[in-house]
Amino acid sequence: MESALSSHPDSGQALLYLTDEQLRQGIEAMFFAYRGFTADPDRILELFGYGRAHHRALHFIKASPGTTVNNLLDILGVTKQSLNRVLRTLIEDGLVESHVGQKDRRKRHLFLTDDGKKLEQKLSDAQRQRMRSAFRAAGPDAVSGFRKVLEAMMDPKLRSTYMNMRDIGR
Amino acid sequence: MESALSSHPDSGQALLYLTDEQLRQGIEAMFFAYRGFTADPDRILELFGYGRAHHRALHFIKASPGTTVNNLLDILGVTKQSLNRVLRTLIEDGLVESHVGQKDRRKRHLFLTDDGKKLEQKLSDAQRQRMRSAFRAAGPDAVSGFRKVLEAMMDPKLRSTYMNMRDIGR
DNA sequence: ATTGGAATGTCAACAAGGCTGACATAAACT
DNA sequence: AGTTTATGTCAGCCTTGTTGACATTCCAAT
Repeated sequence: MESALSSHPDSGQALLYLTDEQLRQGIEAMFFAYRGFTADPDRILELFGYGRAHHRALHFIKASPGTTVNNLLDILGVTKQSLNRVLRTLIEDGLVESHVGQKDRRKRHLFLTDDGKKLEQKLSDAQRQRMRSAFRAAGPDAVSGFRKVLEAMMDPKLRSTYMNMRDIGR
Repeated sequence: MESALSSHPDSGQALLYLTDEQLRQGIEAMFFAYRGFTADPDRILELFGYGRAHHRALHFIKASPGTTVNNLLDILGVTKQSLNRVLRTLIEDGLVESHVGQKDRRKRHLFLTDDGKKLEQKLSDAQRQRMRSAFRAAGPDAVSGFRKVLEAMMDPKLRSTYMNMRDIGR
């Protein structure tokens, strides 16, 4: 499988053969990096008795204020029961508000309250700080490569969701 | 927060300011990409009644045959009880073998059986294929940037673990 | 030789956060 | 009027994480 032709230990960056070994490194890099990626918010969430699921909800409600439950379901890729459990606690705790739609009154539009914004800010500050120092350490070219690879790794449907969010975000 | 000076939609790649908006995109890219990253193995694991925890164990036993339980605990960052539950089922199912150490007979050295290798192969084939096509689509420079950023995002301790695995891997 | 501590395994109990299935309600659409 | 859509909710299950307690084995140092 991953044998033969391993003549020289790849010098520089020009020769990036996609050997199984290269790919394995990429896989492990994703694994370890994701741990770092979630570590800081996780610590904060624990203080509030929340988990990652709450963080994700807060994040995407912040990113798209007024988003509907169904919309969030698509983005998060969980069942409505699972999301509902999380949303219920966030609403009970006064971090999220749910407003009946004006045009379509079946829909609930979700917003962060001031408290919700505060927590979301705390979480994303921590996460952004890690991202920022990683970006700084790696340099601008690396950042664009990072994004390119990640985008290529997404499922097509999520990629277009991501692209849309990315585009309206400016 | 993320306001003002959004004059032009960043042209090219030279101007990579680390605005909150840029960082938010990086965060979401990680989130969506990780979903893609795990999607293929998850589907296979389901067929066998296993979960991601089993995959991780198989992966790192394959990467370091003969590794000890404590070693694995460090890498995976879970409790021994949690890991033990997973290892037990893998051993019972004949995918992993546990051998008492010769020098230090307290330690258990873990190995994949032929069946274990088969499943691990199946899982990593799927995951590598996604990684490969992402790398191909993004190009060699992007790949090196990808790795740089991910490495910078890891916790220092895990980074050195990663670096060691990376170095002995060739 | 005994003792202390390290490495490992195991039991019990619990929690978060996934899942499915079933059912309810309200509103919109046809 | 009947169907579909959007949402909420109840019940129950699974995986995978956690803590705490305890047993065993065995190296290493006194």
